[in-house]
Amino acid sequence: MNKKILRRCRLFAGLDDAALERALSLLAAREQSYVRGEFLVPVASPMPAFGLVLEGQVQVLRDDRDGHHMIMANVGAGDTFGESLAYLGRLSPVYIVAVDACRVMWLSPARLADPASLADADVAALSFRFTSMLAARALAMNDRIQILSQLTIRSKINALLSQFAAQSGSDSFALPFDREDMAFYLGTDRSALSRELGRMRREGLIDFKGNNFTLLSPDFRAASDGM
Amino acid sequence: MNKKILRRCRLFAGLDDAALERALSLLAAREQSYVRGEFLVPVASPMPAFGLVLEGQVQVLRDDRDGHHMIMANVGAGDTFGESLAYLGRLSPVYIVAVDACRVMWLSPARLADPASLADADVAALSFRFTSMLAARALAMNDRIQILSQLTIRSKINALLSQFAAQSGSDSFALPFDREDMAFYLGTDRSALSRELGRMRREGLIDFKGNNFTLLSPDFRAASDGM
DNA sequence: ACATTTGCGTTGCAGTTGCAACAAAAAATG
DNA sequence: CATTTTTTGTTGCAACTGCAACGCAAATGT
Repeated sequence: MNKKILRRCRLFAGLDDAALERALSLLAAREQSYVRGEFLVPVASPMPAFGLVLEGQVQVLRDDRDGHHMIMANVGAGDTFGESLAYLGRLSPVYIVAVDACRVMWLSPARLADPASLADADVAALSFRFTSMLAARALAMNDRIQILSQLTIRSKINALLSQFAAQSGSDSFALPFDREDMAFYLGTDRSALSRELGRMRREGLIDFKGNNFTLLSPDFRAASDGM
Repeated sequence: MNKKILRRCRLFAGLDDAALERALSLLAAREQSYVRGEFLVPVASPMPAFGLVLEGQVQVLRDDRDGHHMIMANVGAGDTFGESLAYLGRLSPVYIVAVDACRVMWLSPARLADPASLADADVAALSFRFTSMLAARALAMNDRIQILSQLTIRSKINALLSQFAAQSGSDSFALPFDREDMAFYLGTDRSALSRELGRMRREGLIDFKGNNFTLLSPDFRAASDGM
């Protein structure tokens, strides 16, 4: 049952059981459980390993100079955190907290970050997967930056929906967010988001029910044809 | 003179001349010049190589469904673009334009993305550098996301200045932006930024002249001590 | 079936901010 | 040094949006 979740992660996707075992051993995998509210990683601590959430959810948080703490990311089952820090051996500028009771697998990139050990074919294959994971994450962060850079809520919504439409190849699709997560992802207020979504629906630009969205506007189509 | 610029990039930093030559050959380096306004990469095209700007500046742009194009990034000398796309072999969702006349070195990650060739020690060493570059970029993007996620301009300014203060180890430092770039980086309007900077100066929170900023507030210190 | 929790939409309000247009200052050019 | 160009600050205005509070409906638990 663990394996199923592990394979949802790009790092392990498509590996057969034997290869998965080898990969886990190369990464010195070990599991650990946490109770709700527990700190997985305190701020300014070394990160010898990165985490893969097997169950539950963790939050990556960061504090400002003025004491406010802000959510950097929500990490759910099958998702990872801290790969870059662990790979570079940096101290963590963030701290990590269990939202629910959760189970995390810790994976050490030490072998991957040692050029000498890449001579081993297994390590090389895993390194390729790891780098691909980083690259994919960079692209995902790029998408998020594009959205967050928009100046108005409406533009943010448009940017988000455009991305999902492009990605799903259809003008109807489901978002993997509830409204609160969606507002957080857009960097805005939940109620303001609801208000703007309602406005856009009244204007006939979009339709939605729960997390199922449909792009309606003929403007949308015209503009994308033009490209 | 090229070498000096190349070594400003994490991928090549600290290499001696011989190693640099080997690295360039492994990456099938080739140079190309562009005139102002020229397209380096059109949208939806394959990216067999990523770019390292040797001279001038390029912009990474992206179009929304509604036809607005937005600046994703400004890339200056010594900086790279498209590594993730090239590594993953994805089609480019963005297009790239020369802001000035510029010279770009194209580098192909094909050897790095092939696990079999990692058996070669030179390739392995370069692969390590490449992955480190990706990881460092991910951290930088994280910083930017933290800033863009702030809900008010003042919080964005605080977040940005805090990061630079922490990074420079001092409360006085120079930003590498002019006001327009700074506003873009913060995802806000230039005039609104000027207004808020002025307000913060009047309140005695910060001081600045040009791009030289100083954090003044005793609040700042008190809050950071608290951590 | 009832009580409780959770998620989502609505609204009043005040402060913020995008926007456009202009003024002032600084830098570049000749 | 004078002139042009670029950068930065200022301001009025309208619209946006964060915020808090509330209502409603669906889901959950007992």
